[in-house]
Amino acid sequence: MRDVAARAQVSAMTVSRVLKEDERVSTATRAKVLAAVEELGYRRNEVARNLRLGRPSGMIGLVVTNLANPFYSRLALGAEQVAEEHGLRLVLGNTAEQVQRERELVEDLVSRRVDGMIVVPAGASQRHLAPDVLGPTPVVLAGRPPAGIEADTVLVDDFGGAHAATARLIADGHRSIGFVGNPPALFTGAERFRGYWAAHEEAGLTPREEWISRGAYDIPGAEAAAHRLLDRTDAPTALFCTNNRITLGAYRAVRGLRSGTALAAFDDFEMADLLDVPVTVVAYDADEVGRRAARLLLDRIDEKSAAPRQPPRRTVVPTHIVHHTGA
Amino acid sequence: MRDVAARAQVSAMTVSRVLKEDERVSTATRAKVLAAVEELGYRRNEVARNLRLGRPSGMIGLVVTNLANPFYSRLALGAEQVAEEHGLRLVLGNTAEQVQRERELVEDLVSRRVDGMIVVPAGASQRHLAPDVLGPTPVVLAGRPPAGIEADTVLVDDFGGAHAATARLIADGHRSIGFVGNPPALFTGAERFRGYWAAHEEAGLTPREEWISRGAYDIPGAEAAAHRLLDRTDAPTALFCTNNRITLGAYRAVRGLRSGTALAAFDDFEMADLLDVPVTVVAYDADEVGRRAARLLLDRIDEKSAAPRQPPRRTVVPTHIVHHTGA
DNA sequence: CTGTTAGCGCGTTCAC
DNA sequence: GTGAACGCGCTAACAG
Repeated sequence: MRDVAARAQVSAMTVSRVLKEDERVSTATRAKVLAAVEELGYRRNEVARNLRLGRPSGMIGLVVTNLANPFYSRLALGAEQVAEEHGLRLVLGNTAEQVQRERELVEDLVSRRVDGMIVVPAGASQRHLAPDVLGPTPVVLAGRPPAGIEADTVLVDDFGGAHAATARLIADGHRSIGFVGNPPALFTGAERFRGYWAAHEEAGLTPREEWISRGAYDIPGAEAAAHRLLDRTDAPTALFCTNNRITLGAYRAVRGLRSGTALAAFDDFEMADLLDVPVTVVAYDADEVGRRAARLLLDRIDEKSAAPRQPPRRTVVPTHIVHHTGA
Repeated sequence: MRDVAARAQVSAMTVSRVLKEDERVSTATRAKVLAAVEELGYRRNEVARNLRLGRPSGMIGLVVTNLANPFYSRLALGAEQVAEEHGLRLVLGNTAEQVQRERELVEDLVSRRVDGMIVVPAGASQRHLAPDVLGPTPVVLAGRPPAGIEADTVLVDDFGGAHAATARLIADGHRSIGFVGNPPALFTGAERFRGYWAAHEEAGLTPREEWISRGAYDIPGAEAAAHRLLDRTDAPTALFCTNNRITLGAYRAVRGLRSGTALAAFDDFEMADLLDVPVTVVAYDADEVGRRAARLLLDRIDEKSAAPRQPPRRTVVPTHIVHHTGA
């Protein structure tokens, strides 16, 4: 900036004014300054600017558990979109489901003075995200609810979606519906199990324990789990799968049998309509999760300092059922 | 920091030293300072720190065209991984293939003093990324080669992959192989077409113009394009598809016909082995593209100022063929 | 071992 | 309209 000032034969202050589009600069001076800026390829240092203005960095942090999962990359896309509209940049961190990584990332983001952050929490507790330990940086949780703290949250309607999909299977005449899910420790898994169960109860049914498998966390695991359910003499006639990975595994098992076992599945996927068994998927807008999280965060950022801290807000992104009859 | 200093009854400098883990501080003072830090929940401001140290922000920019595409989210994941290992954070921007957005993002990232950036270029020229306009911020291109500038680049072996997949079809006895691709303006599309063509030439074949479609850019478009090829009386017995979206569309067309038309396709996808036609996919490690890009960038960052600017480097991520016989 | 001075790049405040 | 002084939060260089 000094160089520009020297070249334009003005003070640094005048350069600052021109770049800030301050009116009180003569047209002639402005032209001189802009010429110098051009010639030197000068760019104002936004970091120093924010420091001087006492502002945070103009960035929002996004901490996800697994960017390779389309759900989270869509979430990131949605958040980026809203952030962009407000002139904010997104700083990305991937925790690989490790709480320790999450802790470090969050610390680092605060030290970098992000305006706020969106976190998909990896662990059982989010105490380290509490205002009294984190300071004034606003936090919004996405995908999983807060535990041990209060915080704005965006969730997917896990219960409702699982309920509707299961109900659909029941309506289609299925009376023995297996459950292939990830470990119940995961919130989404637990909620989706609740939905599966509730749909049964409402129909006066009780799922048999032998039809329930809750240990799989990848495709081969899910395939094996589905096989164990389907190999029984009283095998279920349909399977409810709690996420896209589980579904792919279960489909492999179902397909091998050619038994026509129906599937219901959380998470839509592109080839769902091309499978050779009936598939009912629970679809939802993952981008919207990111957009809503970003909006909640922006609200908090604007609200800052004002008012006696609003109570935490929670929003649930709806799901809808898509039914494919199977080819 | 002043508050901490006051509370610990030392100077700010001492606090700075303790936090920097400078040895020359008495154990007693250190303890006092750390206690004060703890009590106040103080966190050093990394932004001010970097400013004072004359360093960039400790972040690297990543500008992609479409984060919803798994290729780019995997790329981001790979880059994040390497950045993380070096204590750098990733700042993300999505251009939605708009050059204007890319320009703005790049400008902004430079103003934020990123250490460097990885860009998946959206437009036909990357003049705006040239060192003389961007300044000293290092740039690495990913997925598409530089045009109008010199720059380090990471590419996928588009030509080789397309060549190998097509050759495989030919080896399997196919003599009429259709081409369903995106517009040739895209580098990847052009390269993959070259591979398709070269494999034919080497086998003494020449693809018929009527078997070549190069306009599709989404799934329905690809399905329609494939239908047009397959509805001919001299329909090809196999189709080469230039990317995952195209493949999904083409499969829909192929499947409807039950003609047993074989597919070869760039980009692997999870259900490739479950389709009811033979599918040959060109698979590659998208994470690796991001990792290599990050490494190239880190090299440039380290090299900075030293030496008389090394020549641009280029690396090509290999592909491999996976063949599925069709169920 | 610890404190003081000075300044990273910028903008507010108050002069001229 | 324009400039000088001062400070955002931090630390290198030099004192002591």
